[in-house]
Amino acid sequence: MMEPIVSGLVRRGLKLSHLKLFAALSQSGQMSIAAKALAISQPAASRLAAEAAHIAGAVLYERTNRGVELTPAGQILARRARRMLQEIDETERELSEAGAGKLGKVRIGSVTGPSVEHMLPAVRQARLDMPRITVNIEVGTSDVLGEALLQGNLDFYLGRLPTGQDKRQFEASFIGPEPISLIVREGHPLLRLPIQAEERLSEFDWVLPFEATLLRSTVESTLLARGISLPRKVLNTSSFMLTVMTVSRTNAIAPISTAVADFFAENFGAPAAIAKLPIAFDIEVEAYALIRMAGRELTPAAQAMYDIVDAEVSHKRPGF
DNA sequence: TTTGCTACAGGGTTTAGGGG
DNA sequence: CCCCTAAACCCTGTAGCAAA
Repeated sequence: MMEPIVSGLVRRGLKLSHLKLFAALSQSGQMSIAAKALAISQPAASRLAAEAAHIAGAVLYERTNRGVELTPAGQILARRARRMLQEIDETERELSEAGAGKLGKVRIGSVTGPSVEHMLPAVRQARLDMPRITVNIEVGTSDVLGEALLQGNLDFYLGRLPTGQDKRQFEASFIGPEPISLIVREGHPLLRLPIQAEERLSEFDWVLPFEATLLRSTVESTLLARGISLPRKVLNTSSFMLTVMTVSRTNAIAPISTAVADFFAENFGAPAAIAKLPIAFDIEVEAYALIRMAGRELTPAAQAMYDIVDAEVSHKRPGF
């Protein structure tokens, strides 16, 4: 047995028509005029008024020589009725906003680099365009994000297609490769050497993500292709925070997204703790994409957010 | 499971009548 | 005379139920 969702007046039969009538009565003070406002006959209005009084268990109005006069109780009902009717009208507005994607909750994912480069500007834009949308951003690896998308826990994400999943389930709109920079602490010994001193890179500690991650394998294959031996001493971590802290406190080298590296190296005019290490070659991780489920319709809010992100990344697309 | 009948509730109108 | 209430009536949708 379900709990009744209402009690009191509504449970006893107070209806929208009663509210409308009293809202109208408080303006006109005349049953016939109120009836006209409700587009019903005058006796119908009279009956509604009597019903409401019976339901309320109070005298709500009194007849006068020129119409009816609301009692204090009747005025209370009328005042609250106007408010409730306003609420209902606002509901319509909110519904139409929701339909246009201006309201709701959007859950998006992103891998680290693009989250700084694209997601932050996109979210800032969304806050201006659609202030009533709630945005959740999950940052993780493409495999984790892809799984979350499959589970329906994300609306879409910025990253790469997850490995080990049927790629036809996804709809990917490719953006471009993700450039990687090497970061070191400010004052690092390598910063005083010419950028060709590549053979010395492997003398230092490195902070790297775990084996089998795309960044790790990309960095390693790039170094090898360049004829640089792989670093001997490696701290493996998936923690971005630990990576940055280690680099800032030791002579370790770490590869991170260039967008993020620029953010740290600029430091808004303040003395930076971290510097980009100039190197004579490029490191680029395989192209990332805006990824959604193929054939799954986005909610209006998610679609609106998707469009904003899509516009934000569009200038990075090949051929732009 | 569908169809057809009946009864009834809800929300309205029309008509008649009463009070200041 | 104006405005309200009461009573009778109408229309529509649907629950309940038996028959096909």
